[in-house]
Amino acid sequence: MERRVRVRFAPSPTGALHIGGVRTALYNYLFARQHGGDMLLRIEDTDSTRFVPGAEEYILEALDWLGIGIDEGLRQKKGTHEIEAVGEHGPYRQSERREIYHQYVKQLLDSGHAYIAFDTPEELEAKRAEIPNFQYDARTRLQMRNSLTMSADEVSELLAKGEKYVVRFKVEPNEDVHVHDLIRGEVVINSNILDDKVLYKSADDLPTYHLANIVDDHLMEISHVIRGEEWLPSAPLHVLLYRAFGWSDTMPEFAHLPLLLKPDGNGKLSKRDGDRLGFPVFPLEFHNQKDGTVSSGYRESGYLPEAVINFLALLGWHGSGDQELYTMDELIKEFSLDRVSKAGAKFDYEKGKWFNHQYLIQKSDEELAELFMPVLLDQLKIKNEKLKIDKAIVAKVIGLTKDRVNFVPELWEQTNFFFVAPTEYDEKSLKKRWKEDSPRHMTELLALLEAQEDWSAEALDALVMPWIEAHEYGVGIVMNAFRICLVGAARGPHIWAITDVLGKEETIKRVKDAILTIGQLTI
RNA sequence: GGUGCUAUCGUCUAGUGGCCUAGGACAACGGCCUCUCACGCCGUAAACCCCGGUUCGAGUCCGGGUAGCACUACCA
Repeated sequence: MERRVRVRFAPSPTGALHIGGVRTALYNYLFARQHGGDMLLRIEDTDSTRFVPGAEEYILEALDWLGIGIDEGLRQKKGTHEIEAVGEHGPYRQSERREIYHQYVKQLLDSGHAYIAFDTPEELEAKRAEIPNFQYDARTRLQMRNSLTMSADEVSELLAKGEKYVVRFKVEPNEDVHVHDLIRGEVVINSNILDDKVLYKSADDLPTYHLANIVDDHLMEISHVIRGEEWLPSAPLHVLLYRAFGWSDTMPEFAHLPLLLKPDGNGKLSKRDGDRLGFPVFPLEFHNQKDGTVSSGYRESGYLPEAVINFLALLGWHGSGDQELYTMDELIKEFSLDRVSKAGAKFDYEKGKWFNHQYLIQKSDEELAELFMPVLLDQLKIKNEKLKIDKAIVAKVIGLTKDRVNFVPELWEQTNFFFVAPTEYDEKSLKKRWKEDSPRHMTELLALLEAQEDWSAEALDALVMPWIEAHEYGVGIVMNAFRICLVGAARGPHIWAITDVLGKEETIKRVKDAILTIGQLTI
């Protein structure tokens, strides 16, 4: 049976979108694009108590930043931060689909696949305290307060009184349920270990995940469910639900993705790991209005979206060759669920840096200048420097230094001396590179430079090198001292590239300042 | 505890019974380049969880251990 590929990403608006969720979204997107299908976005907000304001907007903006396009459902209107809903299967927020779920709850109730239960959360808690490993299932449901153990009149009476209730799925005992998983193959679970899951709660008139998910996937004609491995244990329940509804023939294919693990130690990658290890676990910075916390994001840390995509794609998936650098288009072409690993992947932040470096050096100096400008202005303001910034100069110094950084903001550390003259000199550099003769060398060099007309790199090289050789001062000794004068430390690009940007006047000024300042230091 | 999933260098992984003396990348280390710091280039070290079985032959198939992870809510 050939059917149109339709996949969905269905996050809960309970906070910032976790990087693992981003990867799930990415794999769904790649799969959809490769098959010329549709990528839907649905918001699963059936737990009203966990809703966090702004989370939905955050999720959509993150996907937009990363270039994970949405064909149907909720998405950011192009070029704006407004949310728009597109498609014929809406609404795409589960909280707006109450009436739809009602009829399906009723269908299950009428067909005997579900029943009404009046046990309060407190009663259940007491039961669990009393009986270890208590499970609401075929063995125990006849001892509970539900429509299976009460008369129809009793039930109606309670309902009429407005008693709070839930609807539970009636799992038939002792049946081997088979789940076909595109990544793991056949998984078999006995229905005895499944409990009678709550499908609907009258308290907030909303279904739980399981019911809403199956109904929506069916109604939205989802062909493939690609989600995290944490869902594998409940997949049999979902298979049973499709069957109970009579939808087995159009049940989607399942693919359960391996989890993203902590870089150190064991366990799932969590928000706390980011704080602890000092790297973001969220695509964008997030200000949680509910608990007041702020989480750092890849975007704000200077990551390029292409790098995040590439990095994430390779965490749990690998192409058929040795290629590691993939554009989105190449990923779409190459991606395949049967090349997804089965085992969880430890999050390797170091490799993420390398990916960013690769994409950063691919960018033109002008593009990088555009990205660096805000950082630069911010830094210069902090330094209280009034300078007019020439973008061409910025691009030029970036061209000189981009090889040595992983992130755009790091460009500041590499280029600051182009914009601000050193006021202090790195101690280590002085100790190693500033010799007894250096003040004399610099004074002589100063005279040479002041008399020089042609300030090109070639001319300066032709001027200075023979002079050093003639006096046998040693190239390294002179040049490093010169470098300290200009940079304030023993680092930076080629010296004539620096003098070129600085210009004659500034170069001479810096050498003079250095001779004066360092001369007063006790080395 | 129960159920399920998983298991190759420190990390991400290639490997679908002989092309494996186990390949690539990140990180580490060493060298080259060089006026410095980087980049780059070259190189070094580094792994098949254990025990059985099947087979002429096993990292690859099977069984059992072990370990890790996930799930076990009126959360998703």
